[in-house]
Amino acid sequence: MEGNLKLEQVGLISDLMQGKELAKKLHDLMFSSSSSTSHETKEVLLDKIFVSYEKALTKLNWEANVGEEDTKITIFKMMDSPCSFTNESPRGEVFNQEVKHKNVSKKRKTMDSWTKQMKVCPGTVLDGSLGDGYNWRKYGQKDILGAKFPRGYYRCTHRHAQGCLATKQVQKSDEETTYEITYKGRHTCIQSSHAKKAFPSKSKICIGENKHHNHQKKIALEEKKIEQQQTQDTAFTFGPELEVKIDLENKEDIFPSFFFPSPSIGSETMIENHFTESFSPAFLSPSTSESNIFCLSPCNFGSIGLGLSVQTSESDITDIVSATTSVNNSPIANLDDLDLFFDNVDFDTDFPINTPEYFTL
DNA sequence: AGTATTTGACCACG
DNA sequence: CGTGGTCAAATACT
Repeated sequence: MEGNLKLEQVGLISDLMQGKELAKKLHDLMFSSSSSTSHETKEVLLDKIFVSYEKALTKLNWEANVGEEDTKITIFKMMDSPCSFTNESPRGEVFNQEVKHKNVSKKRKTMDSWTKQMKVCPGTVLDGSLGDGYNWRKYGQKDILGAKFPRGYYRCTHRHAQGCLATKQVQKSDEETTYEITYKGRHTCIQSSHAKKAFPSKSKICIGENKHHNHQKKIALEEKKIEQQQTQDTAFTFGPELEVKIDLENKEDIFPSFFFPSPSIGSETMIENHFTESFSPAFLSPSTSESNIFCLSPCNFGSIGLGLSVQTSESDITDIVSATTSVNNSPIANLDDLDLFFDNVDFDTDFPINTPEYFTL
Protein backbone atom coordinates (compact mmCIF):
# COMPACT_ATOMS: atom_id res chain seq x y z
CA MET A 1 0.00 0.00 0.00
CA GLU A 2 2.61 2.44 1.05
CA GLY A 3 4.89 1.22 -1.69
CA ASN A 4 2.24 1.81 -4.26
CA LEU A 5 1.71 5.26 -2.96
CA LYS A 6 5.35 6.12 -3.24
CA LEU A 7 5.52 4.78 -6.75
CA GLU A 8 2.53 6.86 -7.69
CA GLN A 9 4.05 9.89 -6.10
CA VAL A 10 7.21 9.43 -8.09
CA GLY A 11 5.19 9.14 -11.27
CA LEU A 12 3.20 12.15 -10.32
CA ILE A 13 6.24 14.22 -9.65
CA SER A 14 7.76 13.03 -12.87
CA ASP A 15 4.68 14.08 -14.84
CA LEU A 16 4.58 17.44 -13.18
CA MET A 17 8.28 18.00 -13.73
CA GLN A 18 7.83 17.10 -17.35
CA GLY A 19 4.97 19.54 -17.62
CA LYS A 20 7.09 22.22 -16.06
CA GLU A 21 9.96 21.54 -18.40
CA LEU A 22 7.69 21.64 -21.40
CA ALA A 23 6.10 24.83 -20.21
CA LYS A 24 9.53 26.33 -19.84
CA LYS A 25 10.43 25.31 -23.37
CA LEU A 26 7.23 26.82 -24.62
CA HIS A 27 7.94 29.94 -22.69
CA ASP A 28 11.39 30.20 -24.25
CA LEU A 29 9.90 29.63 -27.65
CA MET A 30 7.24 32.23 -27.18
CA PHE A 31 9.62 34.88 -25.99
CA SER A 32 12.54 34.06 -28.20
CA SER A 33 13.22 36.69 -30.79
CA SER A 34 13.14 34.23 -33.64
CA SER A 35 9.80 34.43 -35.24
CA SER A 36 10.63 31.38 -37.24
CA THR A 37 9.29 29.09 -34.60
CA SER A 38 6.34 27.45 -36.15
CA HIS A 39 2.97 27.65 -34.62
CA GLU A 40 2.89 23.89 -34.86
CA THR A 41 5.83 23.45 -32.57
CA LYS A 42 4.10 25.51 -29.97
CA GLU A 43 0.98 23.49 -30.34
CA VAL A 44 2.88 20.27 -29.98
CA LEU A 45 4.42 21.58 -26.81
CA LEU A 46 1.06 22.66 -25.53
CA ASP A 47 -0.33 19.24 -26.22
CA LYS A 48 2.52 17.62 -24.39
CA ILE A 49 2.03 19.89 -21.45
CA PHE A 50 -1.59 19.09 -21.47
CA VAL A 51 -0.93 15.35 -21.56
CA SER A 52 1.58 15.59 -18.74
CA TYR A 53 -0.79 17.40 -16.47
CA GLU A 54 -3.63 15.20 -17.51
CA LYS A 55 -1.62 12.17 -16.47
CA ALA A 56 -0.71 13.77 -13.19
CA LEU A 57 -4.27 14.70 -12.50
CA THR A 58 -5.46 11.26 -13.36
CA LYS A 59 -3.05 9.88 -10.85
CA LEU A 60 -4.54 12.21 -8.33
CA ASN A 61 -7.92 10.79 -9.19
CA TRP A 62 -8.89 14.17 -10.31
CA GLU A 63 -12.57 14.35 -10.89
CA ALA A 64 -13.67 13.92 -14.43
CA ASN A 65 -16.20 16.65 -14.02
CA VAL A 66 -13.75 18.95 -15.62
CA GLY A 67 -13.72 17.56 -19.08
CA GLU A 68 -10.77 17.22 -21.35
CA GLU A 69 -11.73 20.15 -23.46
CA ASP A 70 -12.30 22.28 -20.45
CA THR A 71 -8.93 21.48 -19.08
CA LYS A 72 -7.40 22.38 -22.34
CA ILE A 73 -9.26 25.62 -22.43
CA THR A 74 -8.02 26.45 -19.00
CA ILE A 75 -4.45 25.77 -19.94
CA PHE A 76 -4.75 27.81 -23.09
CA LYS A 77 -6.27 30.67 -21.22
CA MET A 78 -3.38 30.63 -18.87
CA MET A 79 -1.11 30.79 -21.85
CA ASP A 80 -3.01 33.70 -23.18
CA SER A 81 -2.26 35.73 -20.16
CA PRO A 82 0.66 37.98 -20.85
CA CYS A 83 1.72 37.53 -17.31
CA SER A 84 1.73 33.83 -17.09
CA PHE A 85 5.28 33.59 -18.20
CA THR A 86 6.86 36.38 -16.43
CA ASN A 87 9.82 36.02 -14.28
CA GLU A 88 9.79 38.34 -11.41
CA SER A 89 7.70 40.60 -9.36
CA PRO A 90 8.61 44.24 -9.36
CA ARG A 91 8.64 44.05 -5.65
CA GLY A 92 10.11 40.63 -5.49
CA GLU A 93 7.09 39.30 -3.73
CA VAL A 94 6.23 35.77 -4.37
CA PHE A 95 3.02 34.01 -3.83
CA ASN A 96 3.13 30.43 -2.86
CA GLN A 97 1.50 28.31 -5.41
CA GLU A 98 -0.88 26.17 -3.62
CA VAL A 99 -3.29 23.50 -4.45
CA LYS A 100 -6.66 24.62 -3.32
CA HIS A 101 -9.86 22.78 -3.08
CA LYS A 102 -12.25 24.08 -5.62
CA ASN A 103 -15.91 23.64 -5.25
CA VAL A 104 -15.62 24.50 -1.64
CA SER A 105 -18.94 22.90 -1.22
CA LYS A 106 -20.55 20.30 -3.37
CA LYS A 107 -23.75 22.19 -2.93
CA ARG A 108 -22.78 24.61 -5.62
CA LYS A 109 -21.13 22.07 -7.82
CA THR A 110 -22.76 23.22 -11.01
CA MET A 111 -21.83 26.86 -10.68
CA ASP A 112 -18.82 28.42 -12.23
CA SER A 113 -16.39 29.28 -9.58
CA TRP A 114 -12.94 30.70 -9.49
CA THR A 115 -10.77 31.86 -6.71
CA LYS A 116 -8.39 34.69 -6.46
CA GLN A 117 -6.06 35.57 -3.68
CA MET A 118 -5.38 39.12 -2.76
CA LYS A 119 -2.37 40.03 -0.78
CA VAL A 120 -2.73 43.34 0.92
CA CYS A 121 -0.83 45.50 3.28
CA PRO A 122 -2.35 47.33 6.16
CA GLY A 123 -2.92 51.00 5.70
CA THR A 124 -5.84 51.68 3.53
CA VAL A 125 -9.27 50.30 3.78
CA LEU A 126 -11.62 49.35 1.09
CA ASP A 127 -15.09 48.19 1.43
CA GLY A 128 -15.98 44.59 0.82
CA SER A 129 -17.92 45.58 -2.21
CA LEU A 130 -14.82 46.98 -3.72
CA GLY A 131 -12.15 45.04 -5.33
CA ASP A 132 -14.00 44.02 -8.41
CA GLY A 133 -16.32 46.88 -9.14
CA TYR A 134 -19.52 45.00 -8.63
CA ASN A 135 -22.00 45.79 -5.96
CA TRP A 136 -22.05 43.11 -3.34
CA ARG A 137 -24.35 42.72 -0.47
CA LYS A 138 -23.27 40.72 2.49
CA TYR A 139 -25.76 38.07 3.40
CA GLY A 140 -23.87 35.94 5.82
CA GLN A 141 -20.77 35.26 7.78
CA LYS A 142 -19.60 31.96 9.08
CA ASP A 143 -16.80 30.65 11.19
CA ILE A 144 -15.01 28.07 9.15
CA LEU A 145 -13.37 25.11 10.69
CA GLY A 146 -9.64 25.55 10.78
CA ALA A 147 -9.79 29.13 9.66
CA LYS A 148 -8.74 31.87 11.96
CA PHE A 149 -11.17 34.36 10.52
CA PRO A 150 -14.80 34.01 9.56
CA ARG A 151 -15.81 33.74 5.95
CA GLY A 152 -18.00 36.43 4.53
CA TYR A 153 -20.73 35.63 2.05
CA TYR A 154 -21.71 38.23 -0.50
CA ARG A 155 -24.21 38.22 -3.28
CA CYS A 156 -24.86 40.63 -6.07
CA THR A 157 -26.93 43.59 -4.98
CA HIS A 158 -29.10 43.08 -8.03
CA ARG A 159 -30.07 39.57 -7.12
CA HIS A 160 -33.69 40.46 -6.71
CA ALA A 161 -33.96 43.31 -9.15
CA GLN A 162 -32.25 41.54 -12.01
CA GLY A 163 -32.00 37.98 -10.88
CA CYS A 164 -28.23 38.12 -10.87
CA LEU A 165 -26.98 35.02 -9.12
CA ALA A 166 -23.36 35.97 -8.74
CA THR A 167 -21.97 35.42 -5.27
CA LYS A 168 -18.59 35.60 -3.69
CA GLN A 169 -16.99 34.38 -0.53
CA VAL A 170 -14.27 36.31 1.16
CA GLN A 171 -11.96 34.43 3.43
CA LYS A 172 -9.17 36.15 5.26
CA SER A 173 -6.28 33.78 5.53
CA ASP A 174 -4.32 33.09 8.65
CA GLU A 175 -1.60 35.43 7.57
CA GLU A 176 -3.65 38.52 7.91
CA THR A 177 -2.51 40.01 4.65
CA THR A 178 -4.12 37.58 2.31
CA TYR A 179 -7.73 37.29 1.28
CA GLU A 180 -9.05 34.41 -0.68
CA ILE A 181 -12.04 35.42 -2.70
CA THR A 182 -14.12 32.79 -4.34
CA TYR A 183 -16.52 33.95 -6.99
CA LYS A 184 -19.45 31.80 -7.91
CA GLY A 185 -21.71 32.37 -10.81
CA ARG A 186 -21.57 35.14 -13.29
CA HIS A 187 -23.05 38.55 -13.18
CA THR A 188 -26.05 38.75 -15.39
CA CYS A 189 -26.94 42.15 -14.09
CA ILE A 190 -26.34 45.56 -15.52
CA GLN A 191 -24.65 47.50 -12.81
CA SER A 192 -25.35 50.88 -14.31
CA SER A 193 -27.51 52.90 -11.99
CA HIS A 194 -25.95 51.43 -8.91
CA ALA A 195 -22.41 51.52 -10.06
CA LYS A 196 -21.55 54.55 -8.03
CA LYS A 197 -22.47 52.70 -4.93
CA ALA A 198 -19.66 50.32 -5.56
CA PHE A 199 -17.36 53.13 -4.64
CA PRO A 200 -18.63 54.44 -1.40
CA SER A 201 -17.13 57.53 0.00
CA LYS A 202 -15.58 55.77 2.90
CA SER A 203 -12.98 54.14 0.71
CA LYS A 204 -12.11 57.55 -0.55
CA ILE A 205 -11.44 58.72 2.93
CA CYS A 206 -9.15 55.86 3.61
CA ILE A 207 -7.18 56.02 0.45
CA GLY A 208 -6.35 59.62 0.72
CA GLU A 209 -7.11 62.55 2.89
CA ASN A 210 -10.58 63.75 2.27
CA LYS A 211 -10.94 67.28 1.15
CA HIS A 212 -14.30 67.89 2.69
CA HIS A 213 -15.03 69.51 5.98
CA ASN A 214 -16.04 67.75 9.17
CA HIS A 215 -12.69 66.13 9.17
CA GLN A 216 -12.62 65.07 12.74
CA LYS A 217 -16.03 63.60 12.63
CA LYS A 218 -15.16 61.63 9.56
CA ILE A 219 -11.91 60.43 11.00
CA ALA A 220 -13.64 59.25 14.11
CA LEU A 221 -16.20 57.51 12.01
CA GLU A 222 -13.49 55.92 9.97
CA GLU A 223 -11.68 54.66 13.01
CA LYS A 224 -14.84 53.08 14.17
CA LYS A 225 -15.31 51.45 10.83
CA ILE A 226 -11.78 50.18 10.72
CA GLU A 227 -12.30 48.71 14.13
CA GLN A 228 -15.36 46.91 12.92
CA GLN A 229 -13.60 45.77 9.84
CA GLN A 230 -10.83 44.25 11.80
CA THR A 231 -13.16 42.00 13.65
CA GLN A 232 -15.54 41.31 10.86
CA ASP A 233 -14.74 40.53 7.36
CA THR A 234 -16.75 43.13 5.66
CA ALA A 235 -13.84 45.11 4.43
CA PHE A 236 -10.49 44.66 2.91
CA THR A 237 -7.40 46.40 3.95
CA PHE A 238 -5.50 47.57 0.96
CA GLY A 239 -2.22 49.19 1.47
CA PRO A 240 0.40 50.71 -0.69
CA GLU A 241 0.40 47.47 -2.47
CA LEU A 242 -1.92 44.70 -3.13
CA GLU A 243 -1.63 41.44 -4.89
CA VAL A 244 -4.28 39.40 -6.47
CA LYS A 245 -3.86 35.86 -7.49
CA ILE A 246 -6.48 34.34 -9.64
CA ASP A 247 -7.00 30.66 -9.67
CA LEU A 248 -7.83 29.57 -13.13
CA GLU A 249 -10.20 26.92 -12.17
CA ASN A 250 -13.49 27.47 -13.77
CA LYS A 251 -14.52 25.92 -16.93
CA GLU A 252 -15.23 28.60 -19.39
CA ASP A 253 -14.81 32.28 -19.02
CA ILE A 254 -12.21 32.64 -16.41
CA PHE A 255 -12.31 36.38 -16.26
CA PRO A 256 -15.95 37.27 -16.26
CA SER A 257 -15.36 40.91 -16.62
CA PHE A 258 -14.93 42.10 -13.13
CA PHE A 259 -13.31 45.39 -12.47
CA PHE A 260 -10.31 46.26 -10.45
CA PRO A 261 -10.53 49.72 -9.12
CA SER A 262 -7.09 51.07 -8.62
CA PRO A 263 -6.45 52.46 -5.19
CA SER A 264 -3.86 54.77 -6.64
CA ILE A 265 -6.09 56.45 -9.11
CA GLY A 266 -9.07 57.06 -6.99
CA SER A 267 -11.72 54.80 -5.72
CA GLU A 268 -14.14 55.83 -8.34
CA THR A 269 -12.09 54.71 -11.23
CA MET A 270 -12.17 51.26 -12.58
CA ILE A 271 -10.00 49.33 -14.85
CA GLU A 272 -11.38 46.31 -16.44
CA ASN A 273 -9.66 43.07 -15.87
CA HIS A 274 -9.43 42.31 -19.49
CA PHE A 275 -6.19 44.15 -19.18
CA THR A 276 -4.76 40.83 -18.39
CA GLU A 277 -5.60 39.52 -21.75
CA SER A 278 -4.54 42.37 -23.91
CA PHE A 279 -1.86 44.44 -22.36
CA SER A 280 1.73 43.82 -22.96
CA PRO A 281 3.89 42.29 -20.28
CA ALA A 282 5.53 45.64 -19.91
CA PHE A 283 2.31 47.02 -18.65
CA LEU A 284 1.36 44.06 -16.60
CA SER A 285 4.49 43.04 -14.90
CA PRO A 286 4.58 39.48 -13.83
CA SER A 287 5.17 38.29 -10.36
CA THR A 288 6.65 34.91 -10.73
CA SER A 289 7.13 32.48 -13.48
CA GLU A 290 5.10 29.92 -11.70
CA SER A 291 2.14 31.83 -10.58
CA ASN A 292 -0.44 33.83 -12.31
CA ILE A 293 -0.11 36.96 -10.32
CA PHE A 294 -0.31 40.06 -12.35
CA CYS A 295 1.16 43.29 -11.25
CA LEU A 296 0.36 46.80 -12.21
CA SER A 297 2.91 49.29 -11.13
CA PRO A 298 2.29 52.98 -10.88
CA CYS A 299 4.96 53.72 -13.38
CA ASN A 300 3.28 51.49 -15.84
CA PHE A 301 0.08 53.26 -15.22
CA GLY A 302 1.86 56.49 -15.69
CA SER A 303 3.13 55.40 -19.01
CA ILE A 304 -0.33 55.54 -20.36
CA GLY A 305 -1.45 58.43 -18.34
CA LEU A 306 -3.06 56.51 -15.55
CA GLY A 307 -0.79 57.65 -12.84
CA LEU A 308 -2.88 60.68 -12.24
CA SER A 309 -5.59 60.81 -9.76
CA VAL A 310 -8.85 60.75 -11.52
CA GLN A 311 -12.38 60.85 -10.47
CA THR A 312 -15.39 60.22 -12.54
CA SER A 313 -18.72 61.81 -12.26
CA GLU A 314 -21.60 59.60 -11.45
CA SER A 315 -23.01 59.75 -14.89
CA ASP A 316 -19.66 58.90 -16.33
CA ILE A 317 -19.37 55.91 -14.14
CA THR A 318 -22.79 54.88 -15.14
CA ASP A 319 -21.94 55.10 -18.78
CA ILE A 320 -18.70 53.30 -18.43
CA VAL A 321 -20.10 50.53 -16.37
CA SER A 322 -23.05 49.90 -18.54
CA ALA A 323 -20.84 49.91 -21.53
CA THR A 324 -18.35 47.46 -20.18
CA THR A 325 -20.42 45.07 -18.19
CA SER A 326 -22.59 44.11 -21.05
CA VAL A 327 -23.49 40.51 -21.20
CA ASN A 328 -20.63 38.87 -22.91
CA ASN A 329 -17.90 41.05 -21.67
CA SER A 330 -16.25 42.15 -24.83
CA PRO A 331 -12.81 43.25 -23.83
CA ILE A 332 -12.13 46.93 -23.87
CA ALA A 333 -8.52 46.50 -23.18
CA ASN A 334 -6.79 48.31 -25.92
CA LEU A 335 -5.29 51.68 -25.61
CA ASP A 336 -7.84 53.30 -27.83
CA ASP A 337 -10.53 52.19 -25.51
CA LEU A 338 -8.57 53.50 -22.62
CA ASP A 339 -8.31 56.85 -24.29
CA LEU A 340 -12.02 56.88 -24.65
CA PHE A 341 -12.31 55.84 -21.08
CA PHE A 342 -10.28 58.71 -19.85
CA ASP A 343 -11.92 61.15 -22.11
CA ASN A 344 -14.87 60.58 -19.91
CA VAL A 345 -13.32 61.28 -16.59
CA ASP A 346 -12.63 64.44 -14.74
CA PHE A 347 -9.33 64.96 -13.16
CA ASP A 348 -9.53 65.88 -9.57
CA THR A 349 -6.40 67.61 -8.52
CA ASP A 350 -7.43 67.73 -4.91
CA PHE A 351 -7.09 64.06 -4.67
CA PRO A 352 -3.74 62.95 -3.39
CA ILE A 353 -1.59 61.35 -6.00
CA ASN A 354 1.46 60.47 -4.05
CA THR A 355 0.38 57.10 -2.88
CA PRO A 356 2.71 54.57 -4.36
CA GLU A 357 0.22 51.83 -4.68
CA TYR A 358 0.27 49.24 -7.29
CA PHE A 359 -1.84 46.26 -7.57
CA THR A 360 -1.61 43.01 -9.28
CA LEU A 361 -4.28 41.06 -11.00
C1' DA B 1 -37.70 55.61 5.16
C1' DG B 2 -34.85 52.97 2.52
C1' DT B 3 -30.85 50.23 2.38
C1' DA B 4 -27.11 47.50 4.26
C1' DT B 5 -25.19 44.50 7.81
C1' DT B 6 -25.35 41.25 11.56
C1' DT B 7 -26.34 36.97 13.36
C1' DG B 8 -28.88 32.95 14.84
C1' DA B 9 -31.53 29.44 12.67
C1' DC B 10 -32.34 26.41 9.12
C1' DC B 11 -31.15 23.32 5.38
C1' DA B 12 -28.42 20.38 2.21
C1' DC B 13 -24.64 17.59 1.56
C1' DG B 14 -21.27 14.08 2.62
C1' DC C 1 -24.15 14.44 12.68
C1' DG C 2 -20.81 18.01 11.42
C1' DT C 3 -19.94 21.52 8.31
C1' DG C 4 -20.72 25.04 5.00
C1' DG C 5 -24.10 27.95 2.63
C1' DT C 6 -28.29 30.63 2.82
C1' DC C 7 -32.29 32.84 4.86
C1' DA C 8 -34.52 36.30 7.29
C1' DA C 9 -35.55 39.06 11.40
C1' DA C 10 -33.37 42.45 14.01
C1' DT C 11 -30.42 46.11 14.00
C1' DA C 12 -27.53 49.82 12.20
C1' DC C 13 -26.58 53.19 9.00
C1' DT C 14 -27.46 57.01 5.74
